[in-house]
Amino acid sequence: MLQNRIDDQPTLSRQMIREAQEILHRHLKDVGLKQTGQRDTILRTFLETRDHLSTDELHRLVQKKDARIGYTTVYRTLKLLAECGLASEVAFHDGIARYEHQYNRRSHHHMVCTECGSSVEFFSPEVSELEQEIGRKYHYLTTRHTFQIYGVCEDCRKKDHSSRSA
Amino acid sequence: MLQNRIDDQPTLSRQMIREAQEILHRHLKDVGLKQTGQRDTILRTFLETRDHLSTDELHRLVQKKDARIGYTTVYRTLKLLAECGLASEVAFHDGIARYEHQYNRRSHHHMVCTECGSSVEFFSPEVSELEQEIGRKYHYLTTRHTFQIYGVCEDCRKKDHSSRSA
DNA sequence: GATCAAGTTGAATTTCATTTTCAAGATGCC
DNA sequence: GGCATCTTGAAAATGAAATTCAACTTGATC
Repeated sequence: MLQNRIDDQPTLSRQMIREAQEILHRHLKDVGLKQTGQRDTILRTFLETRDHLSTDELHRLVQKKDARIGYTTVYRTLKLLAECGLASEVAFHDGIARYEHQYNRRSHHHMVCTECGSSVEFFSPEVSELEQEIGRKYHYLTTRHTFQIYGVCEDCRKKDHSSRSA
Repeated sequence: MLQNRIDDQPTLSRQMIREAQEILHRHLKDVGLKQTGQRDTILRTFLETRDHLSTDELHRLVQKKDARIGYTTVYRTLKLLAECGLASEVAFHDGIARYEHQYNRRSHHHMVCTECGSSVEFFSPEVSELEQEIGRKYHYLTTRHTFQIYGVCEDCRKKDHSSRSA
């Protein structure tokens, strides 16, 4: 299940990883929590991947680095990362919560293939303008929006045709 | 939890209810299922409300008309209504699936208050155009999209201020 | 660098909406 | 009316998310 990401940076530099870690450590201090090796490992693993990860998928990746880190810790750390703005939840309407990097990324949206689950990201500043406009009109103080497009990707359409003729 | 709907029709006429019922009956016949009193009662109850209903909420309303109709039947009938285009699922990302009328309604979107859960509908044809445009660009055959705005409504902002000063 | 209150961890459990099961009861084609 | 097929709804199963709790770290303080 490919989930293409359009990156501003092709790879995350050491510098960015260090900065992200500092953001997490600062957040932990601010809310009176403690730094731990597990949390750092989970953050680093999260930053190293380019996909939209479910808790389960990230847990599997984390286990390759340290098999003693449990699902629960990954689950809780993802919540922490979302709290301090390093990650954000994306819902692709398949009943599974996914997270993606948020640090230093441009605002973007997703188009998801309903056959294979792959997704592409796209940029569309008009949508943020709409958020502002609609919020003003109905006197809402808007905080965020979701915009997702669903359809069938080129690959799946080709597959469908060939299986239909078989 | 108010969920305002912007209607093309202020109330659903008898005529519309009959038409909706015919659509359901036709669909049942098409897929080899049977007409039942329960299904008709559930459809009518659904059409009579103007909100975005969860299965549980609709079940409660249905029970007022016929206490013997169970949750499972409401659940299954909502799926049927969605199948034949009379209802569609809307996800407000609070973990509960909701349904709204689809028959004879203009395409619209929702803005949801994250404090009280109320919602307003708005129209924004630009969004459908974006769906087409992005689909072309990345070679997806698009089928649908979701667009939701989250924020805090005027009422809740007032409440927050007054409770803060208390 | 020892102490210890406070936070962390992860296996197991709980929760909760959703979905499925199954036996008893309708439905509708003949 | 007969009978295969579908429907019904209580109960059970499912599965992702959230919580519990006892053993284990962490880090502020001395």
